[in-house]
Amino acid sequence: MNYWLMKSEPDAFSYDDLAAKGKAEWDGVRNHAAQGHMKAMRKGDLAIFYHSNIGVEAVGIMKIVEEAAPDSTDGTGKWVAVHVAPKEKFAKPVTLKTMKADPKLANMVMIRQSRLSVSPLTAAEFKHILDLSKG
DNA sequence: GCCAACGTTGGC
DNA sequence: GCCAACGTTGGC
Repeated sequence: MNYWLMKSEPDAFSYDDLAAKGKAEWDGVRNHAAQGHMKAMRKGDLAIFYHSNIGVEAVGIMKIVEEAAPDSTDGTGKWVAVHVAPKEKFAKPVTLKTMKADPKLANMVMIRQSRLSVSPLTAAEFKHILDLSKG
């Protein structure tokens, strides 16, 4: 089981949008490093949903329900997307500020490389963010 | 193949 | 709205 962090701007697609839909294609990723991470995802992996630009915080957990397949929004056939489903909305979102200030999260790929939209998390990082979301 | 210019992302 | 980081493009 692997753990991931995926970013979206909530005015384009938020955790609540995903919760309303039940299942969605995580499309539009046009960065090779992020694509590589999506290709490494396996069914049942868990990912933290992070709101960029607005909120700037981790808001919930989702589950990978379909592995990488051609991105339906891409005409070239070069890019892939995974399908995700909502798992759990955080009682208390975990802000970027909190994550940056936490020494246990200092090595998070997302913090070190802020522009990467899909990044891996260690099991320890994932669990720690979960703990923080409980207040 | 190098590197400068430019565009985009994302935090503040 | 600004700016830093970084990916991409294009001239050489």
